[in-house]
Amino acid sequence: MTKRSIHWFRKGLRLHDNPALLAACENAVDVKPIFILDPWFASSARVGVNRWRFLIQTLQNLDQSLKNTILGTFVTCCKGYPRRSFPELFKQWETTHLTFEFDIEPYAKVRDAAVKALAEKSGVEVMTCVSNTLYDTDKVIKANGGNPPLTYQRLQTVLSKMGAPPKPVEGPKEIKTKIAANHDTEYGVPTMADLGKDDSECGPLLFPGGESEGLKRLDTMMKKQYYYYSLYYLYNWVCKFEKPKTEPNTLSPSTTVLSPYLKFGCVSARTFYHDVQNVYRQNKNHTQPPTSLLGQLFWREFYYVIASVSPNFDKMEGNPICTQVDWDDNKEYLNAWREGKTGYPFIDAIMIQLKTEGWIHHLARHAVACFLTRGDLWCHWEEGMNVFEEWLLDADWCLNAGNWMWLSASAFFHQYFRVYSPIVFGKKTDKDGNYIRKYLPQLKHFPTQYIYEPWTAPLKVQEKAGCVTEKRKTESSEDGTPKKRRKTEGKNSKITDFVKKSK
DNA sequence: TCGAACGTTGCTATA
DNA sequence: TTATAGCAACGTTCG
Repeated sequence: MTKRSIHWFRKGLRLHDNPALLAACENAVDVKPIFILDPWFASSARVGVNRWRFLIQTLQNLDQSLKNTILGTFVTCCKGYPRRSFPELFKQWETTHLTFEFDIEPYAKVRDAAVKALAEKSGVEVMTCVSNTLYDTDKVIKANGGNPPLTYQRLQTVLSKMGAPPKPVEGPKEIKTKIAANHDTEYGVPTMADLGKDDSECGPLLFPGGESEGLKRLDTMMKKQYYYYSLYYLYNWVCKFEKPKTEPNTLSPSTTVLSPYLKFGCVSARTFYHDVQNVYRQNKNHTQPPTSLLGQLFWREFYYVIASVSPNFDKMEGNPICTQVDWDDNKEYLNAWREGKTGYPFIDAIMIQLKTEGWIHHLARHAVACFLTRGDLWCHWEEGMNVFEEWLLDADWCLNAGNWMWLSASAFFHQYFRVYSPIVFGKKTDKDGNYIRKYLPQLKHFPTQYIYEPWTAPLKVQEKAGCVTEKRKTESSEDGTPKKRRKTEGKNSKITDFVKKSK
């Protein structure tokens, strides 16, 4: 039998560690690597211009890697709903095999099941591989007795029983394909303009998309060294990494910024994992999960495993792991937060960085998420999640929802009285407010003494600094105590109520 | 079955 | 300077 394959790229936009792509290539006379611009994503307002740019660059890079280096083929980009596109493609290309990476997202599950059924109807053999996560999430759940581990420690226990995640596989050596004459015009990688997006709305290009950029960044981070306490001892930065000790408000990132590359699968989590292990082997002493760099990959795994089986994971209602809270519906507060106009310079600077650059430090995410929800504004975490989904380069469905539940103390984290102060928290790592001065240039000349609380400066000082503050858009408790108390009952009492009623 | 322990990264007051 | 209690809308795990 003559094997003619389609490898369907969705996430996993890479050649390295892509087992489904390898499977497509094996003994095939023709392989079509395709990416489908799904209108479900394209029509969604929740992809900001910066992430569109990242995706386009990633596709261009993939196209180039396939075209110019070893493989002599193209990424074919199609527009349309996958379930409508595939039957025609199967016929046109006389396809016998379809391969793609396994995905746990609800939309993907439905989409993939539909495509699988279509393929089988057309006599096309389907093969999927797990390569987005370190482990097969179903196997993790099985190893935990059929339920997802709801605490990090529990996950660690389960993973330690499972051993190391699989080693990454090599990229394909050769892809055979026949290129259609109309390839570039009909099936080439689209530009921003093709998608109706305005390049000029993008922020500065700090993190270009693509596998090449991702692997380069990974390599740089793995080799990063620094002098620790002394000019004589060089340490591997990776071995000393402790997340809580990295700073949210430095002028250049204090962490790896590999997250956008993991989100799109430009860099394989398994490649990342085994690279870190290689660095660890060179140094006896290194930090440990959950705060270590490897620990961060386990956090990703944590949310993927739980999200893979939790109903309504990205919503409060109908979500059995989420505490039901009577959040306010305050559009004014939400808008002020979104647009960086709360009146708290630390909060506003973070939101401006997010909007313009598409990446903010993990602890900066904590500060603004806590502020929007349980800390101060009492807005719904889903609203914050939606804003992050639009603006973050690394917006990853389950990580985003999971972290918003965490920060709003709706799931996983419950010590509601641990509230980040919009004034004090930033001061600890940026006493002079240089981060604020960068993202809020209107405060550039404000005296350091008042920069975290400009409304406390005497009017004369404000005038001299060239910025007179308005009344704050939002009010805050400011002292690290939650502003409000929950009106509704916790998850368990809710369930008890339900049981009582049904009896 | 139930209670104790404790949970990736808060803040303030007090000793 | 550093350690600790207290906050008092908590929930999961484990013995």
